[in-house]
Amino acid sequence: MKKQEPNDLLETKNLKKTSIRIAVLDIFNRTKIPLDAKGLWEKLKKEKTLKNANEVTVYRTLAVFEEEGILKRVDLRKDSVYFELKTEHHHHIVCTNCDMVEDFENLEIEKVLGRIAAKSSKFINIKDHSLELFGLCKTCS
Amino acid sequence: MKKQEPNDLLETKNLKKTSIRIAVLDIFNRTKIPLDAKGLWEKLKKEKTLKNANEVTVYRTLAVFEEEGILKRVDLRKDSVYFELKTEHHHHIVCTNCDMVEDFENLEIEKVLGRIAAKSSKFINIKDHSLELFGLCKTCS
DNA sequence: TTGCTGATGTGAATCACTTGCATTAAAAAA
DNA sequence: TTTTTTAATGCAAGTGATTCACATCAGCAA
Repeated sequence: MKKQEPNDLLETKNLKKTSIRIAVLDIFNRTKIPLDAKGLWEKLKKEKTLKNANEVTVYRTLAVFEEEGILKRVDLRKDSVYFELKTEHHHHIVCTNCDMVEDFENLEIEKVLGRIAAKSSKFINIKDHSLELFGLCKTCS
Repeated sequence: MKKQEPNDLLETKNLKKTSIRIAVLDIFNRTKIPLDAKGLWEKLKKEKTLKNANEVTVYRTLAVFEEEGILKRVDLRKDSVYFELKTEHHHHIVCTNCDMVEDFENLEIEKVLGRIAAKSSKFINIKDHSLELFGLCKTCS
């Protein structure tokens, strides 16, 4: 996906350019780690014009952005669902103690997964995968 | 982990051999796909002597079995947490339409992940990973 | 500027999961 | 076998994340 300005992106997807949506895109662009509804809501409320933004709207915005392929879900083994921009494909290493997240990408893995997908006897249409490593970061070890 | 009879397994772990626990182990041994609390509970209640088994007990049994390393958590992008027996290490291909699950294992992936873990600058203690492929099975395509 | 329609706010509901406490049933001791 | 100990279970209620129903509001097109 080509990097686009928030305005262009929303227009492309036929979504109304509301202040909340623009702010959400902006937050995800600036924040490099995955966010859940609560974390996003907290950041939103710091914007002066969005102090009263509603939690439900946050959930709805996340849902819409996921459907539109702007955000994707990340499985971090937490109680809430985390999202990040669906830009370059990458994976995560998650500290199970402090929740720190490191990104990585690896071409070799993608190749092997491609071969596995091709070899499956029950699937002909594999679209996506999730791969996360879990452990303790240097600080928490 | 060597395959053990339910009784031996519970004994090894110093867990009391209750009818519910024995039934849960049996269900997981027979059911080849991951189960969540609700799915397990439904199967449990079909056993004549366990019609009144309590949902809370199911959650507690899952928690204990996970702590003891009998079960492990599987990230299936669902709203509830799924578990399966912690036998040989493997991964899943999940149909996002009908929830059908195919297992696979791949040594090459494990090797690459080992190298990635070794290469990380922020982690020195990576313990675990989750890898799932998502798509549509032949029937749902 | 107006009107249409999608987006948002509010309150309550739902869903997955957890907790506290009284009761029961395995396993150990007598 | 009976008694005792203690872990396991059932029940009721609680919590936190997410969703729903519905009234109001704000983009955007006409």
